[in-house]
Amino acid sequence: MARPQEFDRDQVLDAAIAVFRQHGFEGSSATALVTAMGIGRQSLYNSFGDKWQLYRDAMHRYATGEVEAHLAALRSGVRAIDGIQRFLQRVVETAQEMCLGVSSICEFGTSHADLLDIHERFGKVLNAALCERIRRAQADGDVSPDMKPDDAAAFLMSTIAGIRVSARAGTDPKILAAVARTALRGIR
Amino acid sequence: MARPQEFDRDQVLDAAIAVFRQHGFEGSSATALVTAMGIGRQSLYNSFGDKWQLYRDAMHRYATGEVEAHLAALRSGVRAIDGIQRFLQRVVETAQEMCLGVSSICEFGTSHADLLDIHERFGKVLNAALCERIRRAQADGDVSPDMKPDDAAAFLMSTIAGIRVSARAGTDPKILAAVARTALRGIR
DNA sequence: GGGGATTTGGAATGATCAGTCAATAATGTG
DNA sequence: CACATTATTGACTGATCATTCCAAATCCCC
Repeated sequence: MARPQEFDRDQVLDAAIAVFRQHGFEGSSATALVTAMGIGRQSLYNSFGDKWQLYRDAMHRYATGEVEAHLAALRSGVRAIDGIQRFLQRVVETAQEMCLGVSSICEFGTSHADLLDIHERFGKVLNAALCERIRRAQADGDVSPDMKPDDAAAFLMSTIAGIRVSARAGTDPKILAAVARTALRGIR
Repeated sequence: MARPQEFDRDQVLDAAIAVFRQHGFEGSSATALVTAMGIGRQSLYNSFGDKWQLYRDAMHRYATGEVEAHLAALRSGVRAIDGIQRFLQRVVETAQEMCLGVSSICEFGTSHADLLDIHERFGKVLNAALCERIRRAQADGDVSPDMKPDDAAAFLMSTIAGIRVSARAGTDPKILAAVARTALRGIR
């Protein structure tokens, strides 16, 4: 039949993700992307369409992995509140590299339907998991019963965005850990 | 002597700020800027040097006004905790437009010394004011005494960044208000 | 009111941008 | 082994980028 692709799609996508995380969409040139990805220019366009579609694909892959890691952290620990604490802790630990989701939202807001769709789809999954954990923690007596799960979930989402922006601004990880602890107090 | 400048520097700078807030540095073309600013192309380069210096100047002006507004909110109200609450409330109310500081940090992190300098200078002022208010609120019995003022200040800074990113992501202002309330609980 | 200084707008400039083309290389099947 | 099919490579394209040049317009001071 035909010549097979020499590179692993997910692998080069990870390289693209790394570039986009650091420089954003506008700040990442096609040349910088192909260099980091280790493929030819044409291979990029053959395999991904154009720069925007590559960005969408990168975002989708990133979101998949990120949400999965969030969920794993949330489900760890014996009590629901432990999972929530580990969820925040993991964000602190990984905050040195910029989050592609936060970067994308800051760069484009809600102005691109296809991007918005990805954010909303994954956001809903994470939000649902957070609500479930919060209700469970309330049942355990670890989260204040007069806290609305949706509000608490929104607060936690906002908190992780805040931690990531703070990290990007150069805030000491020890301070970030304190921020996470303080946030947890807010829902207790 | 010479022909006077036909435009008000601060006024065109405000127009530039509006463009940068919405599209970031890379996303704002010189053409888009001069159009929004209502001046000629050459006038931009005469008055501001180049696009990057314009960005720096815009950031500086924005930070000046923003910090001033933060401080005014913090100092309002009879009790210190009221000022902190109004500070958060103001952020919620103004979060529909993207914050230039958050945008800049997400786009460039700490990679540009001149930008970092602006962020740090204004950040220190705001941080100092927050610490002072927190100590005052602790003296009033409105903030937990076992809360370290520096940690609480970092938490509040992180919180406003989170609220702004959430707003940019399309979160309902009512939810943002709930986020602010929950955050306040974290330091009580 | 004239002259030196400076702003201004429009037309260039070179660089870089995203994206394409055409030729070459590599594969599986007949 | 040859053909059909696809991947790869590097040169190429038109558009847009930030920035500059230049000539005209405008003003203040003498």
